[in-house]
Amino acid sequence: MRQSPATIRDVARAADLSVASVSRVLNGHSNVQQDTRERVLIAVSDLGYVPNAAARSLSTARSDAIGVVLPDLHGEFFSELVRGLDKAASERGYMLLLSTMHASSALASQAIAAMRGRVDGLIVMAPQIGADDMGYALPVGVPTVLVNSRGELGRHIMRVDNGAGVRAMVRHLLDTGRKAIVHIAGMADNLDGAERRDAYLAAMADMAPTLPTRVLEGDFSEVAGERLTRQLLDEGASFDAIFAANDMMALGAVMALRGADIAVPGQVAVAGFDDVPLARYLSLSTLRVDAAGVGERAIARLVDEIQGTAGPATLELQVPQLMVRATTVAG
Amino acid sequence: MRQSPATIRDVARAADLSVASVSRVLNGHSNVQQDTRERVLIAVSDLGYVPNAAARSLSTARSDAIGVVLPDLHGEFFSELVRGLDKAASERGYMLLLSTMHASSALASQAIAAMRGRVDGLIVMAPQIGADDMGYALPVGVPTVLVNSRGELGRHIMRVDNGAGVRAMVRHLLDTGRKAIVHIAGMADNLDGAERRDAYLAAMADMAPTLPTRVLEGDFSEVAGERLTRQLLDEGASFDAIFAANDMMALGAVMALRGADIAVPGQVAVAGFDDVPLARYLSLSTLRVDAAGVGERAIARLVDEIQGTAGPATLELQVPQLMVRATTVAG
DNA sequence: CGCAAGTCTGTAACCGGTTACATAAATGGC
DNA sequence: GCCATTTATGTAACCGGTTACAGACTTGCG
Repeated sequence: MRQSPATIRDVARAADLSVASVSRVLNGHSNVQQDTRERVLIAVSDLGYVPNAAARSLSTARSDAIGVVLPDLHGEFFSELVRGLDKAASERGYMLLLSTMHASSALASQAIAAMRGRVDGLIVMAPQIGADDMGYALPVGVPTVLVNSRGELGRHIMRVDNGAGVRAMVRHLLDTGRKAIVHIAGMADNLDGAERRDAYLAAMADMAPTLPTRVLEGDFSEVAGERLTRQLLDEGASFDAIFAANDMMALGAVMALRGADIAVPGQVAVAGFDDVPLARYLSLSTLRVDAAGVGERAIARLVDEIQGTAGPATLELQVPQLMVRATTVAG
Repeated sequence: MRQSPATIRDVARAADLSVASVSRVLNGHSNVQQDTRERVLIAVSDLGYVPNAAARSLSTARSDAIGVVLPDLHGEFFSELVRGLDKAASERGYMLLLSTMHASSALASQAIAAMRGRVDGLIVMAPQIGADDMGYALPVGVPTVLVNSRGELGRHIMRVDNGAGVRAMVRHLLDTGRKAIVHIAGMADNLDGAERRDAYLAAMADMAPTLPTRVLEGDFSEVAGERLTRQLLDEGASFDAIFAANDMMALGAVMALRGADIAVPGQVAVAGFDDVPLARYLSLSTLRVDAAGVGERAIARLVDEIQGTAGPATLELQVPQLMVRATTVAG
């Protein structure tokens, strides 16, 4: 019973015209007579005809779709990013083809290969992949914008300016009198995790060379923040500030401190990174990264590349904004 | 310089074989000799060949992609849903083609039409569209699962059991001694908004026919919750509980009450709906809707339909779970 | 050894669009 | 009224895969 849908030839037959005329009408070409146009439109609506996108993109070598490769959809950062991508893409008439890439670079190139012929360009966010593997995974000749990723020359890269963000927060903590700042880092092989950790060490060496530093390796999860903080307390470490590499770990730290009846920010200040929506509700001091804005700008740049109107590829840094809230300074 | 990528014919030429053999090797058919297989694989890797998905789906009439039409990506409910969809889809070898549909049903059918030929099936979530418009917008012969939407016979529908959820919360509020429960509703034309409002009125009439009822129309946004609550306070209304149609409005209500120095839950209890991650952190009593789980189940059902192994279409209700937290009962 | 069955490979049609080119008709300038 | 130009339409090739069918070559069995 499931009859196959009408094709352009069915429409041509119904309108007693050639497929070329039908195609011209449907694509809004000017060289068609009014009468022809009407007959086509009537036939289209009678048959409920909808052009087949696969056939169209095969012959035009365009798909009006943009591939998005993300490490995982977990967390608010990603959903904000996708929201920005979607907004900018639909404004420009593109759809989004989503693919999550679980960890390994082999799976990454597989995910990217599966998009060949389906998309006009790629947005790739893969902070855990090294520059070499990335170069290997990315297809040649397909416009690509990398987000928060390591990458090779010749591809546009958009990144959060982790160094600037970390420096701003370290300065803020020092300015408010903190003397022993502990950093809870993300995974070491994650680009943002590594950059934030290195920036913390560099900022401390630069601004307060006499103060102690300490880095604990977490994994960006709330439970890691909580566990590592409890570990610090258990070993009786002396510290008056925790600067976590993202908000979720910072929230975990807050929970652990509250559980141990340690005043925040009275005894220990806590800061995060990202400014996820939760951070505002829980008054967490952090660095605001406009994920939706990054997504929108990534699409804008990618569409420019697809249309060949883009300038030279660059490394585009977005400086996060320091958000001082109640976990670092008393209200 | 951007040379066009290799085609199957290039591979055939390089391996000195026919395109049919190359295709057979690539699709893992058994009737190919070992030697042939190796020559193909060598040529593929030499040329960096990747099959063109558009061509493949044109000739096979399959795309291995699932279209997802959502009203908007705002809010945690959607990001959770998309996460569930993505997980289940990638487990089954499908990609997700995302499209947001801003409000009108005309745009909805446009978004759906744009997917014709690109996807093997559709997940449509459009709580603001009436059953008639929905029937008109959906393509015939394309497997479809509707999520939280009005819909016609013959299509599988997955919905949150708003009635059960609302009844559970109303009972909880009454059990804890509340006598004047105000409902802040969502948009009236939104399916969930309407169902929750009606269920509130029905539950009150049923369980506490002598108590007063009141409905204020909001729009699911935090600011609406805040504004309407302030309005209640300004007019000196007497109430001891606010039951909002979603968590964000409930949070807005909490903010407004705090701002007016009214104790929660001491003087006024507040409850939401959805159990977004924020709700847990802010100890909001609410009804848990497992959005990721809904997404996963929707994909599972859709893939069954695509493969023709699905049972008859039904209306599948998911009963939300009552989460009692600190905004309705004192700790 | 001859024939049937089975295995492997190649040719070419097909999926459903777009579009270069050819053709036919209409228009305009002289 | 004739030829050049413009405009509208049709024919058929093409995009890059898959696959039905045919043909060539083995293999097995009587």
